[in-house]
Amino acid sequence: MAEAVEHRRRAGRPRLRPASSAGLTPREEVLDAAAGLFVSQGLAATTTRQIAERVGIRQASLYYYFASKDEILLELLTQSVRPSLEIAKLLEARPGRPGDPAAYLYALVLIDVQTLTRAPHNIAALYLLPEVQGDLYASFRAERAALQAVYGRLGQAASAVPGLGLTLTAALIMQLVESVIHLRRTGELQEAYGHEIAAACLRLVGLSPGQVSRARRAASRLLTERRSW
Amino acid sequence: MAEAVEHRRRAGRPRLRPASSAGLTPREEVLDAAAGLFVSQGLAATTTRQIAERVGIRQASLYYYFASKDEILLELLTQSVRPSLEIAKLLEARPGRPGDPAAYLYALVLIDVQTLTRAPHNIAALYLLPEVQGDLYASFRAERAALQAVYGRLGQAASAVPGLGLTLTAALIMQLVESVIHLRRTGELQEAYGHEIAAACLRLVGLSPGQVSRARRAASRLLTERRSW
DNA sequence: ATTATCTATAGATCTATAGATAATGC
DNA sequence: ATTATCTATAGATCTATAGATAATGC
Repeated sequence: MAEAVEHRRRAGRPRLRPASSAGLTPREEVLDAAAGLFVSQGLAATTTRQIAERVGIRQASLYYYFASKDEILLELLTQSVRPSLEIAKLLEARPGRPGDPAAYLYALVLIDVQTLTRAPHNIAALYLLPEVQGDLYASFRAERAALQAVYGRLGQAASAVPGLGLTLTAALIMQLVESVIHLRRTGELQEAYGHEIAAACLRLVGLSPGQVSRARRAASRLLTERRSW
Repeated sequence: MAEAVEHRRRAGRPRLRPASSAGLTPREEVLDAAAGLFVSQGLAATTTRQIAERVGIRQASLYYYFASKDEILLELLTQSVRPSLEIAKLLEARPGRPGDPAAYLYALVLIDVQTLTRAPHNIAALYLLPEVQGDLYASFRAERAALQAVYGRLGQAASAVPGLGLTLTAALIMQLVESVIHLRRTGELQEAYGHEIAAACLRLVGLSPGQVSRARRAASRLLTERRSW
C-alpha cells in the first residue's frame, strides 16, 4: 500500500543516486541538465561528465539516450523553436487573413517573448553558440529561418516604411525579440517587457502610436480567443 | 641594396615558415588568426595549435606573446569595443550639447555599424561567446555596458515614447546595431544597411518619418566635420 | 529476456612549462 | 647578451565503446 504512492520502479540496474526530479523521464533529465550547462558554458566547454553529474548518473550512461553531445544540443535547439514556429504558421494560416498584420505581429512577438522568458533555462542563448553554424545544425537553422521569415512577412504587411526590405525587416524584428536573451542573462528582464518589445517592433516598421495601441488591443483579443484558432 | 627593400630581419631564431602577413607584428598575427577561429568555432573549440598553425609557428611559441588562450580573447574583445566607446564619449562630451540627440544617435549607430561591418573578422560575434560571461571578462563587459548606456541616454533624450525605460531603450538599440553580427554571418549584409539600421533605431524610440530624415541629414553634417570634434 | 544502469578503458587529444637553439645587438 | 623561436613532454583531461551487472517483465 505504501508502494502505491511511490514511483513505479523501472527496469534496469538502479542508479547509484536515485532520480530526484519527479515527473521527468531520464531523457528529459539529461536534456534539462545539458541545457543549463550549455547556456552558461557553451557546447565545447561542457563535458559529458558534467552533464551526467547533474543528472546523477555515470558519464557513460548518457550514451544510452544520446549518441553524442551534439545530438543533445540539436534536440534542445529543435524543441526550442518549434512551439513558436507552430504558432506563427497557425497565425499565418488563419481564416479571415489577411486580417490585421500589425495585430498578428504584436501577438506573435508577445508569445515568443513570453516563451523565452518562462522557459526553465535561458534556452534561446543556445542560438548564439558558434557550433550552431555547423552542418549538424542545418535543420534547426532552417526552422529558425522559417520563423524569421514569418516575422518578415508580417512586418512588411504591417509596415509603413517604404525602403525596408524583407530580409532586414525580418532580421531586425527577430533581433528585438532576442533582446530577451541578454536581458535575462543580466537579470534585467521584467514581466512588462513583452508588451514593450512588441510595441517596439511595430514602431520599428513605422507604425504610429495610435496604430500601435490599436494593434495591442487587437492582439489581446486574438490571444483571448486563442483556443479557437 | 636589395636588402633595403626587404623587411629588416628581427632577432631570434627564425620561424620554420617565415612570416607572410606583411606589416603585422607577430602579436597582431596571433590576434588576427585567433579572431577568425574564435568567431567561427568559439573559444573552447579552438585549440592553441590551430591558432599557431594559422600564424605559421609552433603551438608553444604562442606563449611568448600571451599567457593563455583567454588572454588572447580578452585583448580581442577590448580592442573591439574601445573605438566605438571613444566616439560615443566624444559625442556626449561635445560642446554645444545637448544639441540634437536624434542626430547624435543616428551618427553613433552609423559609425558603430560601419566599424562592425568593415572589421577584418566578424569580431562582434565574440560578444556572444558564453565564456564572455565569466569573471575574466568583467572589464570588457563594463566597457560594453558603458557604450550601451550612451545608447540608452541618447535614445531617451531623442525619444517620443513615454513608457520606454532607460534599460530597455539601451538594450534594444544595442540589439539592432548587433543585427550586423547575424547578417554578416549569413552573408546578407549590405552597404546600405548602416542607414537603415540607424533609421530603425530612431523609429524604435518613436520618431516620425520627418524627424528621422532630419536626424539623418544632421548626422551626415556631423560626420563630415568630424575631424573638428 | 529486456532494460537501464554500472565499471573500465582505449585512444586521442590539449594546455602550458622547461630548456635548447639560432638569429641579431652591442 | 638578448630575443624569438623551436623541440619535447608532463599531466590532465575527454569522448565513446565494450562488456558486466542488477533490476523488472513475462
